[in-house]
Amino acid sequence: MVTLAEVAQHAGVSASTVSYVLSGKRSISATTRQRVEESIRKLGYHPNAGARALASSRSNIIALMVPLRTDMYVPVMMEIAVAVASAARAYGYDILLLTGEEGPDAVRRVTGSGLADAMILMDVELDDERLPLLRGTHQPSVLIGLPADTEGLTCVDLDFRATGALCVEHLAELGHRDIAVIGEAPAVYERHTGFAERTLDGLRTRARELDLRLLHRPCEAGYDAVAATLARVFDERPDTTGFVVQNESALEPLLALLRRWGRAVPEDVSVVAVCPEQVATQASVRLTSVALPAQEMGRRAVEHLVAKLDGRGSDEVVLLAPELTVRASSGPAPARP
Amino acid sequence: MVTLAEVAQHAGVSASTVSYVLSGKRSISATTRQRVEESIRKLGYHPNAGARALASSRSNIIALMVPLRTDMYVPVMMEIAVAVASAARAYGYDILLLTGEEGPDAVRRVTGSGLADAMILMDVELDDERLPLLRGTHQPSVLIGLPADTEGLTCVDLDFRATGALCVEHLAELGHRDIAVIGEAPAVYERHTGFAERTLDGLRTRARELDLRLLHRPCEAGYDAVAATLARVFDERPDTTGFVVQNESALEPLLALLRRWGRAVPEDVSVVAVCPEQVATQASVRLTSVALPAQEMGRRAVEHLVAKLDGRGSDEVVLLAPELTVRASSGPAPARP
DNA sequence: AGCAGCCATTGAAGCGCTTCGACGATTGCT
DNA sequence: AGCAATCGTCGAAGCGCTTCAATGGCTGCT
Repeated sequence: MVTLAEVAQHAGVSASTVSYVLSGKRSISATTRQRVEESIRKLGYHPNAGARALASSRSNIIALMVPLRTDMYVPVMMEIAVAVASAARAYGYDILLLTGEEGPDAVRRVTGSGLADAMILMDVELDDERLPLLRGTHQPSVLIGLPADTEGLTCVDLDFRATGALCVEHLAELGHRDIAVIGEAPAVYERHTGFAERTLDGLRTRARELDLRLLHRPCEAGYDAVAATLARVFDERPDTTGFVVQNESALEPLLALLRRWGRAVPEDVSVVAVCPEQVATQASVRLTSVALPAQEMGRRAVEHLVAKLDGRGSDEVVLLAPELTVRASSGPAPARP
Repeated sequence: MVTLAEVAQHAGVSASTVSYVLSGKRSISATTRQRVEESIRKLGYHPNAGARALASSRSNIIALMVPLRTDMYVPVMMEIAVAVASAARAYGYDILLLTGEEGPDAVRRVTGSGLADAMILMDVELDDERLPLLRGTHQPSVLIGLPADTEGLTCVDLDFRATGALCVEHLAELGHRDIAVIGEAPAVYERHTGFAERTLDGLRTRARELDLRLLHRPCEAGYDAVAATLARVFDERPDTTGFVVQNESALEPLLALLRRWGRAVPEDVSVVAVCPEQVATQASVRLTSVALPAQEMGRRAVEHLVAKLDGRGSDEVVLLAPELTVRASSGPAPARP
């Protein structure tokens, strides 16, 4: 294993000079720099991460806590995680992957041990038990998601309240009066996940303002669960003509079931989805949807974190404005009988 | 920040004693141990990861290289990643998340810097460019996937060749003579991904042995792509009654399209999928399938890696035996006209 | 010519931990 | 009772790096 000292010797300079060449924290003459860089290349030198972390108390690692749950739509999480990893690398950081399993202990462990310089938390609940810990430490962190109290926190998230409102407005403009919301699995609401509750709030508020009737039904994944939910919806509100779906795994079953019920999309019923663009465009009907900007959220989270680590940036709540794209799954409400 | 020395002082012992209490590498009297543990708890001490890594040249981190690609079915990857993370934690290791982006450089960087003690590589190609590097280093590694040449490597994977054979056998037993394979996206084959090619090989070999006609069509994700593929299949081989699908995102569209073509499942055509159990049971038809044991693969990979890190274990290729579960999507071939 | 100021470079201290050899105190043996 | 082996604890060295104060050689000014 090649060390700094060996590089220094090979280049005929002192160890500190090599260090300064590497970090650029002091000016180095062009000739020396070149000689050092040459030696580094020749010897195949890589700075030792542990030693560097010890001496500088900087690990250049960002911890990312992803949920372990199986009741969430995983691809979105994965997409965010990958975006975070890519963005972090661009700033010279690596990603430490923590699963939700350990819960708050993971936060303690990571901040306590200096394993990571900062944290990104996903799958935030409204009253998340990890938040007090984050507030109590000086380690920078960013949440992807929005808890109830954002005091002293930096959050990045899609504006799900506005998303809900936007979906309702779209359907209202098309003349729909009875709207059903096919939501995430019940467990997601039971643990008060921020995004789910906020969307619901946006939906309900706007529906009330526009004097629409709104039915919300959580829905497990799987064809049968969707079938049961849909049957219940048409049973309780036969006049339902508008659907808002915030549950990617329910989308394709729903479209299939609507066909089976003899309801044409978009002539008889309209469907608006909250899902990644890819899902919306690859479904059996090209879906009118509000995009879930996974990449952007991941990127923004990293940018804010890096800003904090560099002493720039402050606590801030970044809500990305939702954008609704009209595709083939929504149209004017059918004339009332 | 609390240090070892402070704990030692608080407990009235030397620093090395505290270290030995933590590592258990020397015997410590019960009373001393208790006193030290008490101090650790009281002061909220967490060992500094960097210092530990420097002194012991062990980071207790395993690097996991996941593909960045979008043409693969992500949930499986995610499931493996999460299983790896959980299993690793159980052995006291954390996971460093590397995206495929950096390619071989990431391997160099991680092994060179001592950032991680070992690596797990996913999405292995038959002739992967990262392999020479792994063979050239003394750092333990495990592949999830199977390259062409496994000399000097440890691999964990589902036996995809046997998987292919199993699917063909099942359909053959039911009397199907014309079988179509709906495969992964063309790009997956173009870069010679191990699992895709091996499955195909298993399918073809067994089909030849059993004297069946086999048609293989790669297929992009998305309803339209599946529609085009299916149309082509029925055009080229109108007598096709058996489908093997190794492309999770094509499953639901395929089932919907078969209905549209007026082919009942399983009365007119049988479908065998290679996919996670969850997908098979939640589809609109409960699918006969060979399970993709993501959890088990992740777990096994970690176990082998830990064994290597402990000086136990050796290079080995672990091929998990495929298991075919018969569900509602396969049945006897219809009588020939 | 003489001095201030700057630039490039260095030596040394120290980051917090592990680990090795050493040492006194027990213990078990003859 | 006397000696060897064992046990529990300690001090010190050192892991590979960063960083600070210090140094010497310049340049440019008066």
